[in-house]
Parts: sequence; structure tokens; C-alpha cells
Amino acid sequence: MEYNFRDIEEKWQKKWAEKEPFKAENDSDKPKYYVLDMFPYPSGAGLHVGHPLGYIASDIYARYKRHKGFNVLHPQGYDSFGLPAEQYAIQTGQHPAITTEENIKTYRRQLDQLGFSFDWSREVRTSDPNYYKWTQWIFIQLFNSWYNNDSDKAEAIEDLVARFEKEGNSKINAACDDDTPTFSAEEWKQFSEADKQRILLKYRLTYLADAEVNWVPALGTVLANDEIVNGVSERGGHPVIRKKMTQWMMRITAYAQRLLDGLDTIDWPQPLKDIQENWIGRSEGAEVQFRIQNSEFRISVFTTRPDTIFGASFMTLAPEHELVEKITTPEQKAEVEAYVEATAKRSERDRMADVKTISGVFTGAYAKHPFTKEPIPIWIGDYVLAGYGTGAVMSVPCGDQRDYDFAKHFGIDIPNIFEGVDISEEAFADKANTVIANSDFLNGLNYQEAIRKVIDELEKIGQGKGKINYRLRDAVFSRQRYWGEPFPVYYDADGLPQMLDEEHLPLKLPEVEKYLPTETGEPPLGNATHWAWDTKNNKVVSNDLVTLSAVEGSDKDNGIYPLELNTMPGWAGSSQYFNRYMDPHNDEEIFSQEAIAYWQDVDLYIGGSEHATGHLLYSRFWQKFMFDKGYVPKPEFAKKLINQGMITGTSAFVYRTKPSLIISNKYEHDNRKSFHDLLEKIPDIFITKNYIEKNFKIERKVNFAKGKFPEIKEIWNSFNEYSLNLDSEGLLFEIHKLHADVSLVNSSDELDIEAFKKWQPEYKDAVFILEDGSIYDRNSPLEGGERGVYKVGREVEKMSKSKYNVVNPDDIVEDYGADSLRLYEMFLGPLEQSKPWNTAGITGVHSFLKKLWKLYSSLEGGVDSEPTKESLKTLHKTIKKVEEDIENFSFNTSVSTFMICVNELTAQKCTSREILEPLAILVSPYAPHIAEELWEKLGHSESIAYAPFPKFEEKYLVESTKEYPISFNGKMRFKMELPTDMDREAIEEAVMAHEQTAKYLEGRTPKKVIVVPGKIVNIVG
RNA sequence: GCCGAAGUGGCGGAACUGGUAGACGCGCUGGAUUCAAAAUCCAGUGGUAGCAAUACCGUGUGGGUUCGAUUCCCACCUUCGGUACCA
Repeated sequence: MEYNFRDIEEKWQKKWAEKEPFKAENDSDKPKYYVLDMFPYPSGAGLHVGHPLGYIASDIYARYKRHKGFNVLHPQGYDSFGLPAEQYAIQTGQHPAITTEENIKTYRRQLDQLGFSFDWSREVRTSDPNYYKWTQWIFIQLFNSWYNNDSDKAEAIEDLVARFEKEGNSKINAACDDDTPTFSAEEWKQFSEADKQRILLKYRLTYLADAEVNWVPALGTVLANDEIVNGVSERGGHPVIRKKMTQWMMRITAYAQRLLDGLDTIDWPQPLKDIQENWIGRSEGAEVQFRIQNSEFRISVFTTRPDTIFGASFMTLAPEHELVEKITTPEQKAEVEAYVEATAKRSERDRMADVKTISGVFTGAYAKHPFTKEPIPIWIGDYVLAGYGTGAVMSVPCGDQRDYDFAKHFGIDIPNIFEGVDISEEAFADKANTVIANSDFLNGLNYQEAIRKVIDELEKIGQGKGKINYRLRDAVFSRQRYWGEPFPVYYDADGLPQMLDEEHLPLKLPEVEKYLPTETGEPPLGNATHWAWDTKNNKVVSNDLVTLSAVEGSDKDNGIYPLELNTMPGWAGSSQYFNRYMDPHNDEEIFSQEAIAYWQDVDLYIGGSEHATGHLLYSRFWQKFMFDKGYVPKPEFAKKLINQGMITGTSAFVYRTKPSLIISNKYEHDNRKSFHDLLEKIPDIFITKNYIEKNFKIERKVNFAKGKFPEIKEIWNSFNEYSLNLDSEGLLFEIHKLHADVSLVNSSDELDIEAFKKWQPEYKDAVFILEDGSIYDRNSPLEGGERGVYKVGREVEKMSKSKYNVVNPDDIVEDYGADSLRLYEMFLGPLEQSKPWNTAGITGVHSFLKKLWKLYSSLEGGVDSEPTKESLKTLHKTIKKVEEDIENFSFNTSVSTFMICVNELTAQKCTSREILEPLAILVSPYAPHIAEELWEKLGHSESIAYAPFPKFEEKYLVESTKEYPISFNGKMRFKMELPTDMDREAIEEAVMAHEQTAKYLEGRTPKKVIVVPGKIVNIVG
């Protein structure tokens, strides 16, 4: 019987859907194992062959663990809030929920057809109110918490209030805003309730703040730092500007050190840990206060080189620094204001683009050096960033290249404080070889000694202390968008944020007419007519009922307040979903304590490394918070993580040209117009790949008049009704590389020209120069005769719709089946590595499956036989290798092993059930449909999914002889079959006695003979 | 610039802790089957020289350690990813 993959796969997918064999129980005698995929954002484009790679790997591992007797949790869901559905809504008016629902249907169909063993009964969707109820709930928990640096964990805000009442805040070591005022217990008690709330906001783990944010005008929203790439938005590539706005923030910086330390406890890829480590960016140094002359203000700076403090010859503030306007002298005022304004106008990208340009302005003010008491001029310059450290630096030109360049540019002193170092050309930043000079009490000390000493001295005079600074910023948590989680927040009579009571969650997303910002520039939720909170009846009511009580007096307060108009960012919903899967239908709690106590954490998490500084960092942060609050037992949510590599596409390129300019005096005036008319009529020419490679450099202008390119000339001359002499007139043209859809190209890189024209109608009249030099145009006969071909260029690129190199898994499944696709994706190469897709190669694994199928056909007639020694050896070496490979996530090599195994068993004409049954189990994680079918044919009525994994037995592999490679000076020359138990001396004797040995020695006596028993013999001559 | 990963046939890749480089598959070449094609099967396939046995050269480049290096050490080149005036 033939291998009919379509029927087989349909049959088993139906059975799995009906019987739900992969449903995990929250209680079991078996050990637990939790395999998690990063849940997808259901985009409108559906899956391409790159997407399932990680899912296939995790599914193999999950199925393997079931064979190994584990109770496996392998859930799947959707990260279904997000920008694309909302952008689509803006364009079409279609509600994002509808778009999302449709996309999810497509995803589900595509996932189902690949035979994944997901427990769909646990599906979550971040946009489902029953799910985001708990996202809102966590937000409230964060709001009600502060970070105690002494206990090094999050604690309840009531405890903080109790301490304020007892001792004020001066002794409390908390993570809080820099501008938090100091107060005593008495003062605290005097504060109004509103003032108390304002102060508490400076301590809460989620808080409102005026922050410099990344504003994307094109999207009408702010984005977090990790959503900005090269100064433009990650999605859409829109420009970003800095803007000060009141936003919800997450105090992730409180956890900076723990996020760093935790990395040592988890088995995640080192590159990913490095990325997080760089992102957190810990640096040790000191904070130093500089007094300002004739002023009460002090400038605080952070430096990693306090040892160079005597080399500070000026100070630089970021243009946004709050002291700038306060200290600038009247004479400098105009200049400074102009500079500040100019900097604010420049976009982030502009600022990044010209790092080289040095700019700055003197404020007119002077600071006082803490030790020498000398005056130090204070400048502002945009090379100092407002967002890092204190937004101010002490500039030591002799030790820092940027300070050096700035000083040189503005003619500021560059005192040298290093012994025996020439700084006439550049700054000296080599810490290891530093000996301090011209620095009073630091003279003669090295870097480390000097740092210790200077920090001591600074502490003595109360102008500084050792400090650890982090690059990590608090995360902006507000988005001015519609399609996200609403904040469970309303604003009271004082305009202060108040949390809804937990029992009234979820606060559901309201309906709006338009998904765009309001006319007054409010977020889209401002368009909702019912978006106010009635605190008496605890429900959402019409906006019209809101009383402006703050203005009209509290007696008019009817308890109805406006709700927050921002929504939460994309990462909110994905920061705890892995825990929610443990108990996804619980309406009382985010998850029951029984469920989390059983499942604990994720054992294996597979997903892309692009989430390193977003999802994976925020999730670790929330997990640590949940750990502090005692909701989860582990401070890290995933023990092991693997980044699957990207499957890249093989793009196809066509080469288009058109003449662009005549460089001749003769045609300067009148004829120029006729040339442009001519241009309209001249067709595009597409030139085949080899012609291009021989003659052109792409994207470079080519002078036409040099007597070259007769084919191109011929075509253009045929349209030359204006009698332009193309031969002599120096016509320039450029070759442009254009993507062609890969489906229009066959495996020999030949373009289907007619299909291409149909696909891009603007080129329907184009002319093609073919490989054999012939010309193909509208008048060319399509059929008959030998025609040349048009060959495309090929390049490996990221698979994406815009590059027309996307391969759809639906087509592959249709042609070869899901098992073939699964095997092939694994066979392509190591999981972590990026590798190009090439559909042609799939025939290899497909014919493997056919051979496998054939191997079992003998059993249909009830034929069975004792296994031969060879077959047992083949089986057991396969068991050993496959088991090792799966444990090491080396799935590509086990597919090879299967092929070798089946080739060997076929050669051995194996018809033994004792071999074929275990083999079916080995294959089952990789190709589950065919394995189930074969298992059934072997007479089993239960699914193969829980059949115990075959046990490897060494005894079948033991050999009595070994074929030794015999090498001379490291070069293998011949082989010798010798008993495995032969000792060193006997082997040497046997080898030396061999006739071939004499031949290769050519009469010389060997200097040395190296015998490694069981491995190799090397004769050194 | 800094941090990280990787460079092996025409292509994807294999080679366990230093021990027969190129497993397995694609592609290609020749053959069988077929009216023909697809499918299937058999043989060959790193390069150079040779009818051949065989020899020499070969894991980005240059050096080193070793009886022996794709594997270890040093320097460099290239590609990809992260980050970027981080004080």
C-alpha cells in the first residue's frame, strides 16, 4: 500500500481533536514537565515556513518527554493585542476584535495541520477580558507596592505609610524618584491626603510621572526604548521624537541588580544573557556634588573615573538638565536658550546621525572644584544625555576622548594628570596603566587605589559617595492606543489616580466610533461616550456624568470620575501568560496555589532572541515581583531557554533599466523635453543575471556611448522616433535590482516571464534580454523554437512579504504532508542557527518517509521474524543516538540517524516486529502522524503518544574487532581489522608485521609508534 | 567603536572530551525501468594530475603547540546579531 500522507494526517488530527490526548492534568503521579513556546501575535499574513520552526522543536521535545513518562504541559495561545490590528482598524473601520478573531482562525488552522500536541483546552488570549482581568490585577498589585532596598524586595505600600507615620522617610532605603522630598513623621501627618498620595506615587512600583518619552507622531503613541531601533519605531520605521509627557511607568530599575544576578541561575543562551546584561548596563563609580559659585544649587554627576577628578577642567550638562535655566547668566541666556531649543527640535535619529559634530554653549556659570576650590566653567552640550546618570558630567579632557574633543573644539584647558603620558593628540583612557599625577593626595596612586582614596575623601567633605549606576531606565507603560488593556484606573477630584477594586475587574475596553486620537489630541479611548467610573455603583457610566468637582467644590462631587484614556503596552499581556496557562480558567485567582505549586515554572522555553530586551526582561521583572509577593515559588520563570534561529528566504531579483539622462550640450534645451517624452515611450528592459554579472555593477550609472551593450542600444533605438543619436550622445542609465516573487521562478532560477508580467502589470510591455542574448518582447513568439531563458539573481534575506520570498506552509503540507515539513525543518540544520529555506530539498525527507512506510508493509500479511544481530545493532545505535540528540536539542542529526537506520534495515530486509515497534516510537516525536498510523497497523489500539521510549542496550553494540586506521605522520594510509581486546604491544607488533607498513616506511625505522587502543595507530618515521 | 556568534564541497550541513574531514540530504553525472515523463531503483560525485593503482593539495588567512588540529593557543580578515556620545 502506498504512503497516503493526506488521509493519514487528516485521520490522526481528527482523532487528536476528539480525544484530546494532550490535555495535561494539574495533578499526577508522574513528574511534571512544562514546555512552552512564545505565543504568536496573530498577524493577517498567517504563518510562513519560518514560524513553526520553534514549535516543531518544542513539540518534539514535549512528545519525547511524554514517552519518557512525564506529565507534560504544552500549551498555546495568542498575544492578541497589538498595533497591526489597530492600524487596520484605522484604515478600514473594522473592529480590531473582528480582525483578530479572523486571524486567529487562520493561525489555528495552520497550526492544527502541522500536528502539534498542544493542550488547546488551556488556550489564552491577551485580548480576552477574562485574561486581561488578571493583567489589570497585577497592575494594581504593582501600584500597591514599593521596593525596600534593605530587604531587597517589593513590600506593601501600607507598610511604607506606617513607617512614614512613625519615622518620616529620611531613613527609608527605597527605590523612588530622584525628586522625592525628605520629611519627618510630623510633617507627613500634616500633609493633605492629596499630597500624601503624590508622595506615595514616587515610591510605587508603577507610578505616574512626567517623563521624557519616545513619541512617534505617525503612530500617535509613545514607545518604550526596546521598541525603538536606530532612532525609528521598530514597527513601521517611523521617526521618533523626545517629548515630555505624563505617563504610567514601571519601576523596573528597582530590580536591576536582581535581574542581573538572576542570569547566573538560569540556563539561557550566553548571547541572550549578554544582551540583557548590556541593556541593564551596570557600572561602578561615584556620585560627586559640585557647588555652584554664587548659587545655592549643586550639580550632581556620576563618574566611573573619580580618580581623575583633579583633571576636571569644565562641566557639561545635558541641554534638558533642570539646572540649565536656573544657573545661566543673563549674558549667556539668549545663546543657551537658542541651543536648548535647537536640540529639542532635532529628532532622535538626527542626533544619532551626526555624533561627530561637536556642539555646546557656555552657561556663564562656574562650579567649585570640591578639593582645589578652583572655578570650573559649566557648559551645556548634547553629547551629554539627559537620560543617563544624572544628566551631567565632570569633564576630564585628558582622560575621556569626548571631553577631549569638546575641550579642543572650544579651547578649554586640558590639564594632564597622568604620569608619563602624552596627551597632545588624544585622551588617555587606559585604566590599567594609569598612574595619577598633579592631583594632590592622589599623586602616585594607580587607578584602583586612587578611586578608593578619592571616594573616602569625598565622603569626608560630604560631596560624594561610591555609586553603582545602571543604564536600564524605568519602562514607559502607557500607550496612546485603543487595542490594548485598559488601565483599571480613574482620576479623583484631585486628579490623582485611583485603582478600581479588584472585585470589579475586568474593566472592559469600551466601544469607540473612531480608533484615531480625539480632536483635542487625547488617546482613542477619549472617543468613548461611556468611559467614566461611578464609584458609588461601581460601574462604567457616561462621560457626561463626570463632575468637575475640583473646580466647583467638593460638595458637588457625585462620585463619578473619568477613567484613564491610555492603554497598556504589548508586553503587559505577555509578562505572566506562562503562569496563567497553569490554571487558565480560574475566575477567582490569577492561578490557584495548587496549580503553581505543581507546575512551578517553565522547564523549557523556546522562542526568538529578538525578545531579549523586551518580553524576556519584563517577564523576569514581573516574575520577581510575583515572587516577592509570594504568589509564585520561583524568582525566575523559565529554567531553560533556547533561541531558535531564523529561517531565511531565498529572494529572487530581476534587473531593470531605463535611460535616465542625456549629457550633451546639443540636447540641453528643446530636445530635453522631447527626450522626456521619449522616456515615457521607451519600455523597461529586464536584463538576465549573467549579462548583468558580466557587464555591470548594480546601482551604478553606466555611460551608454562607449560602444557597449548592443542589445540595449538596439531596443532603445527601435523606439527612437525623435532621432536622438543614442550611439554618440552619452546616455546614462542605471540598473535597478527588483524583488520578483519566488513563486514565479523555478528551481533552475528561470523566471516565468508571462507570469511576472501578470503579477506586475506596470511591466506588461517590458523587454527582456535573455541568457542566450536574444530579446523577448511583446512581439516574440511565446511557443515554438528554442528560446533563451531569463535567469534571476538570488540572495538570502529575512523571509518577509515585502521581499516576495515567503514560502507558505500550507502549500508544503499539501504537496508533501505535515510530517515531511516537520522533518525537513529539523533536518535543515541546528535549531539555534539561522538557515536559508530551499523547498527543493524536501524531497529527501519525503522519500525517507516513503521508505519508512515500505519497511512496515511486510508486517501487513502477518509476517514477523526473529530480529537479526545486524538489525538489533542498527536499532540500538539509533536509540542511543536519537536519545542523545533530543536531550541536546540536536534535531537535525537525529533525522540523519533515522535515514541511516531505515536504509540499513531496508538493506537487511528487516521484517521483525521487535525492531519496527521501537522504531515507530523513536520516529513518533518527529513525524507523529505516520508513527500513529504504523503503530495502529502493528495492532495497537492506544495512541503511540504515551508508549514508553525504547531502552538502549549496550550489549547489541559490542564488537569483537575494530577496524584500526593506520596512519604515517598523521596521514591515514590503510586500515587493519584487529580484535578490540588486543593490548598496545600486540597491536604495534601486528601493525609492524603488516606488509603495507613496510611499503610506507620505505626502509626507514620508525622513530615512534603511537597506539591508542580502540582508536588509532600512528607511525612516526 | 564596544559586546556576542559564526566562517568546512555547487548547496543545507556532519565529525562525541585533539584521533579515518565531508555522515545524511539536495543538486549534478551516468545507467536501469518507461512509447514518454513523473515516480522508483543502481552507480559515481572535495580539488588537481593520471587509463589506473596512486600521489599531492584541502575545514576564512598567517603563525604556534602536538606523533596527530575543523577541534587548543596567538594575530588578522570576512559575515551576521546586539548596542551605541552610557561619562
